[in-house]
Amino acid sequence: MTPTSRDAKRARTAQRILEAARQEFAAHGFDAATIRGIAGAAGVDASLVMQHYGSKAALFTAAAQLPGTDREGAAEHLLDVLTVRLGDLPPETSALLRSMLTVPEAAAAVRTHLDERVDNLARSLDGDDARLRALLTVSGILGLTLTQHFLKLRAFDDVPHESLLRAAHIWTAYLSGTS
Amino acid sequence: MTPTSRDAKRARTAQRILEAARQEFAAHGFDAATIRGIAGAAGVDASLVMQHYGSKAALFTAAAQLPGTDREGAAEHLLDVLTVRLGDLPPETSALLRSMLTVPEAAAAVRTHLDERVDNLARSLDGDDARLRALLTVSGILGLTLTQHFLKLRAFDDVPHESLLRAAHIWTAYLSGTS
DNA sequence: ACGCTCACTCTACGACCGTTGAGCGAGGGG
DNA sequence: CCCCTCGCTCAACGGTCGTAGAGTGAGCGT
Repeated sequence: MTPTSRDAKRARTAQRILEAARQEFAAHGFDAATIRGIAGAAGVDASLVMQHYGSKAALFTAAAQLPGTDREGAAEHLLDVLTVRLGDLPPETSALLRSMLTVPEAAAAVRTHLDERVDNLARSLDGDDARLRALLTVSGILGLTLTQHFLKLRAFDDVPHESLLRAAHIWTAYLSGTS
Repeated sequence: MTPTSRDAKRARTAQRILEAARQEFAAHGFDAATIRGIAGAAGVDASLVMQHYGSKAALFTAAAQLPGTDREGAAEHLLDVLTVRLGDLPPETSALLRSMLTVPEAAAAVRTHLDERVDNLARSLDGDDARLRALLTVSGILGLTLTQHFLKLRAFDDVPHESLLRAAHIWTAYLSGTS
């Protein structure tokens, strides 16, 4: 092995475990995913996972996270999010979203994230119903994400991505206009 | 006891179990809900639940279901759904929705239901992008349902129900107009 | 070259799960 | 009035989970 120290090897193992955890949590959710399964996918023993991360909950916290909310450029950022989401979801996002209906801490994390998103978006809009339109937009994006990546509605097979993007533009136009 | 036969008593117990199952499945999801917990809430022993419904999966199938899709009146029906959803969700709906991200059969049931809804709505609309608008609408309603009843976004405290209803009207206007 | 550190594995514990079969006791049919 | 049906409970099994602690072997410092 290259002259890397033992610490580096341990750190690389920790990274492999974390990656396996993301995949398992993303695929099965927090409850259904098992420490043994994660350890097996990472090619190590189950108790090593505990020595690295302390508990299953702590491992989940380290593995599942939402993409950081950019501070500004709300309206255009929505387009980016929607555009990006047309591809695959990163496993750490998938892991958190998949558990948000069954694990209270995951629900709290998503709730906090979306609350912040609504606030940021509403702040960059005009009109007294800005908050309402921001709420409609954020929950709409969540709905699209879930119906596409988790429920896999048939309609996504028929509708080309280009049409979805065009719809997103129309949406932002509705967003910017006063009610 | 009134001169009801033993069969009637058994049927009433089955109903109590089913109701308790709906509550538990709605509150915790399929995996986290336990037969013992359901039996306890119904005031009976756990094995009686098995004698009545055969298995946990069968009990879930009997307890969790989506409201039937009305055959016609798609656009106005959406308004009704949204209006109704401003109140509480029935436990059988909550049970299915809460497990749709972690239990494959629940996901399949919701997927089939929403596919059908998209088809019905698209059929009652004009324009070649009718299917796209139907998809946007159905996933938007799902997003609103989840953000309100499961994630409980803060924005729902600030936005009065009346404003949400008005937004729903605007939405249907967008729905009916060609892109 | 030796010994010690430490990343990693092995084994096991206690809890809880879904599920099963035997037993019990009330209450209606003959 | 007796007996038998049957709704219900009790006790237990096999399995899987998260987690803990002892043991082991390879590799670095001296």
